Amino acid sequence: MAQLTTKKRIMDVAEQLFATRGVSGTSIRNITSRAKVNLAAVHYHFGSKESVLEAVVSRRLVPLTAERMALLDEYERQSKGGAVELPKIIEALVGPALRLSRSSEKGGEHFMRLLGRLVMEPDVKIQRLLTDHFQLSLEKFKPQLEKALPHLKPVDFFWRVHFLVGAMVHTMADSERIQIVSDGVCNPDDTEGNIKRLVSFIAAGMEADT
Amino acid sequence: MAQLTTKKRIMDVAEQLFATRGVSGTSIRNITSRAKVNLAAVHYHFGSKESVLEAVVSRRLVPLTAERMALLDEYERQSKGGAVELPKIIEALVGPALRLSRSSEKGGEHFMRLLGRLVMEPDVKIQRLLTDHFQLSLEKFKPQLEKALPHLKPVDFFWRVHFLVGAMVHTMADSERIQIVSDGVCNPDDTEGNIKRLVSFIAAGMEADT
DNA sequence: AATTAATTGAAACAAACGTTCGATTCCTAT
DNA sequence: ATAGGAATCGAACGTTTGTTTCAATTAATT
Repeated sequence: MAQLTTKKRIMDVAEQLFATRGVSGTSIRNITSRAKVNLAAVHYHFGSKESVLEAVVSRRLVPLTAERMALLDEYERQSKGGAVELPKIIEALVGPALRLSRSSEKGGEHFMRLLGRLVMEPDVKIQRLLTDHFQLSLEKFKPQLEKALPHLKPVDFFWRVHFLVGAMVHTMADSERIQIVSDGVCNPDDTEGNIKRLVSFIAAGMEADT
Repeated sequence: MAQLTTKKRIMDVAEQLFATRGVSGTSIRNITSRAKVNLAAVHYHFGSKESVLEAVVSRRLVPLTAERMALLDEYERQSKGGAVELPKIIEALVGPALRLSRSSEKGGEHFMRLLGRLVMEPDVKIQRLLTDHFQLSLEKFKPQLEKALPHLKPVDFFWRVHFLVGAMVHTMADSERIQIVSDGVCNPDDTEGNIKRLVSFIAAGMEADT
């Protein structure tokens, strides 16, 4: 049973340090010393630094993807075969992620900042890692989005999905900053309110005239 | 005169490597070997690795900020004292950046990816570096945005600026990826077309009902 | 209780890190 | 032509890096 706590402690600390200092800015010794774990424990449990990153990413991304798809499933059921409303689709995409990013007990705050970093990473290994997870969501969400936006040409459709991802990722990864920038006017902890704000922004952008 | 080429070579290579591998993922030896420059040249011309980053950032951000403000100035003149139309304001903010990100002769392609990374960096030194530059743009653009969006409550205003930044940064930093994701349907080189797309997305999002 | 497997511990490895140094070369101004 | 400052060079400094090894310890199985 000791292995579970050690493994989890490594992943928790790695998640936090990867998020705040970056992956290459974090040494294995940084992780093990803060986790109060022996240096060799990382290679025993994971094999390499890179595998720690994979484990950290998958641990959160698998349930997140599942939650998104379950939510879209539910909205599909509610619409009884008809097209799901655009804000609902976006909410299914954005809601679970933003909720995770504000749940510190699940460690999501750090994870989402890490994810924001990884999205910017051109390294093929890391890109593959993310793509493998997002491919699943994309296959389910794309047809629904297309159905909700039938007037959009493919070029515009893809670009707007790109913009959507940008607004979403930036909000998840960096919701602390807005508190400073806005002089305390904005509250990152008002999760449901902020989801509504993000959804209405994105939905309007997606539906804009071309 | 040799100093100029050495200094520039270091900055050019550093910009590219910082962008693709990250700052802490890039060693001074990586830079000097690729720039075909002696290892000690970095410390002779810049003093430290961190100062190289500062120089790289300022070199592009100073003219970019100037261009944005000049463009908004022009639009203000065109509107003859009245409020500048929202899409115009956003175009002044987004246009120069997106044009730079697609001008490889100016090295902007790499710089914008670097900027995308730096935005995600919680390190106070780096945040200060960016804030010092963006503060100038913000002071000029905020009043104009508020004038164009008088119906927005401060909370919603700040959040939407946050979303705006997200969509913008992600598009600048990662315009390569969309070509792959869209299977060649989207062309990152259609700069003016893509500016229009981004502006109309953001403008619609900013004007959405609350 | 004895034996095996799983986990942790401390120490070492070569390689790479940012930085510094003093000597050498290059350019320019007298 | 030559002195003097600017620029480049090769080499080295002490740390830190990811990884490996093997003995010691703990947990599980018989």
